[in-house]
Amino acid sequence: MLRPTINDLADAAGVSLATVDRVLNSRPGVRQVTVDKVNQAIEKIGFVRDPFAANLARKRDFKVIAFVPKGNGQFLTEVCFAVKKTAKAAIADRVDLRLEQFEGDDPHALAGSLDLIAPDGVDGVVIMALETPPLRDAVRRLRARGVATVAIISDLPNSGVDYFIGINNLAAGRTAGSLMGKMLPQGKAKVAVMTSSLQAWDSLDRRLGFDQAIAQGFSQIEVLATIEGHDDPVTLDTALRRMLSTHPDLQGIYSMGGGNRVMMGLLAQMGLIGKIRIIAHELTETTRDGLRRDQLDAVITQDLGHIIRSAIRTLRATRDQRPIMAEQERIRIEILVKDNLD
Amino acid sequence: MLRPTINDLADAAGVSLATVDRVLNSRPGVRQVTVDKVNQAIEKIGFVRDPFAANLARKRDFKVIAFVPKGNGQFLTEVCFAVKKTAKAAIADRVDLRLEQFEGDDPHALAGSLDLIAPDGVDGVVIMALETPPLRDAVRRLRARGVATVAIISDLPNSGVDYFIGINNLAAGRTAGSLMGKMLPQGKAKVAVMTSSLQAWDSLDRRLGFDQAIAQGFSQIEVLATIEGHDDPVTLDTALRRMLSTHPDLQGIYSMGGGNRVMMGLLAQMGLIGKIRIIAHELTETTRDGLRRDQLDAVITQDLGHIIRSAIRTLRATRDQRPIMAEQERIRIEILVKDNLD
DNA sequence: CAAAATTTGAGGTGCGCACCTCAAAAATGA
DNA sequence: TCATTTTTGAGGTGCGCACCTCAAATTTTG
Repeated sequence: MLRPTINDLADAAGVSLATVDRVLNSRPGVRQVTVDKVNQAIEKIGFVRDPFAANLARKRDFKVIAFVPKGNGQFLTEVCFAVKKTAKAAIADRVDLRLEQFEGDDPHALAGSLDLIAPDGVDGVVIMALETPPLRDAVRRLRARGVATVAIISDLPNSGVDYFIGINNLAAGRTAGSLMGKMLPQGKAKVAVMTSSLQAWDSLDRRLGFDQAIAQGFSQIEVLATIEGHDDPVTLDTALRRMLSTHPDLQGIYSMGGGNRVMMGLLAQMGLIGKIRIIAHELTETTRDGLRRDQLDAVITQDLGHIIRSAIRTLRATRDQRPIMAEQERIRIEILVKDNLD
Repeated sequence: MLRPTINDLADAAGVSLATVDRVLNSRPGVRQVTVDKVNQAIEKIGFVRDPFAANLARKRDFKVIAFVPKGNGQFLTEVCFAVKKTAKAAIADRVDLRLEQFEGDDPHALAGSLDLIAPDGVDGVVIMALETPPLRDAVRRLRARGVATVAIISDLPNSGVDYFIGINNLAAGRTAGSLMGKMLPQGKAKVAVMTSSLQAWDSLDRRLGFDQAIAQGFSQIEVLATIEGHDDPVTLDTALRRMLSTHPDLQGIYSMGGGNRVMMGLLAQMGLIGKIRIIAHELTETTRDGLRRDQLDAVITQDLGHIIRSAIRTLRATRDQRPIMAEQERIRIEILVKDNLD
């Protein structure tokens, strides 16, 4: 008996097949004593339910909705692309993955959509969003209805999601920090930090981590105040120009969010490429080009395809009450240079 | 009809279920005309066989043997560990993964084992080995017998394996090279390169890539001849000492293979830690510690767990004649520093 | 043209599980 | 204690597919 089946389990537990089924699928009408008996038998004979057969019998596809904010940033575009691409491949695995975009500015938009989800139509949801009170409550209601939830990219720590799939942004900032430190010459140096907005995603964590790493290992480096571009090219351009004229001896830039195109354009125009070390975040068309053309020294990124696939596996495991393979689901903080791009 | 079944396929092709089955499982006794009819119908209705159901019905687990050379190097230990760990988790997916170690020095040992594999007992094999003529021929015979094969870590380009799962070592060397270049001060500098043996795995490619990157972007840096330790602590220690006394102005070391423990010990003893930039390969206990203690600046590595899982998925897809998800199976050249270790 | 060989069809079984129904048994309450 | 409720068992069906048997239809051969 290499792989015990539910029949073996029924025998071992001394109950009928129907009861085993009731316990395994947490159907009502079983005494606690009996539940325990079955669970003990599960341990004893090492029963693991066959997810293939279960899925086949369930005959319904595993349905997942991925919520991603609307927006025209390159990063969001990449996320949507990854979802769509994964969705296609997932069909073969009996997973029905749908992308749904919401108004990112309106804290109630996503919450409203979540409230509309019926537990008998959807098995799990993937959420990429910043935490707000309405969202937090909506997620809680959703989970109470028995829908599995995972947060991606940015955690929703107080919402009680089942899992968070993404990188630790404090560590990402530290990674950028020590990389920058190692790349700058030993003596005194100034480094600028920029992002679209400190509120955006986890810029705050990244900045914190960056400062930590610099302070711990490279205290001779001075890190300037964060420049916020607020997704407006003109604002960013102006701020960068002012910073560059105030600090003509700038040696490094850490770009935590968007605005890389504008920044790289400006530096190229001022003939500063190659003179300033630049570390950016997220692999997009712009940053990929930047690396290829030696305009960027390194890019810190996370594999979006991996994140989406991992989210789906995690939701499935949650619903099937199976253990998570932590190793496989860990999202790495990737360091990309020109040569390990693809 | 969201997902056509073999019944739908039979209807669409105008043949019986039995014939569809004969074609799908390439059983004999079907005229070419009929085979074509079925294949056309497959295209037409977009039939994809459900691998879950197929596996269930086949009732046999997917059996894979992973061949890894014997040896007491840390890297090999890590590979074996990854195989064993994956094997455990794979049981739930109806995969029976077994590790088999062979005498790495004897070119006929592995070939002999491969020749013993019967196609009706084993579905696929994973091979980590250096290519030799006897091995090449054995792999060809194996494939001719209908067993799917993938090479991992190091390619077997002339053996006709179905796939290679691993990193491009030329690119890995280049990655190390440009990283080293960026970390060294602008002026002239000397860098040493060490490995256990240039024959070993792909040290040659790595060295080539390293030189390429240095020549292209950092021509002021002088790369010294490769030091070979031949897996002997004393040999390595002696060679390193000689090199350090000949080049007291050494600024960097690129360690392509083993011997990191010896090297780091020596540098610590000579008080050179922090004065020489060191880039090593493969995440092991030693290199992990090295990063943590700031004795190593960066480690270039590949995710062994990912490689094994990927190899299995690829073998499965090959046997089931399904497409490979290139994105998911791509093995990244990872750059690890202290802060993105875990 | 008949006999032999080949190709096709019809139908069944079971993989491990989910889900359903109905009756029997056990526990609970009055 | 008997009536009521709760818990359990027995048995069946089907998911999509692999694999098997036997007979019928078709093609090939002499």
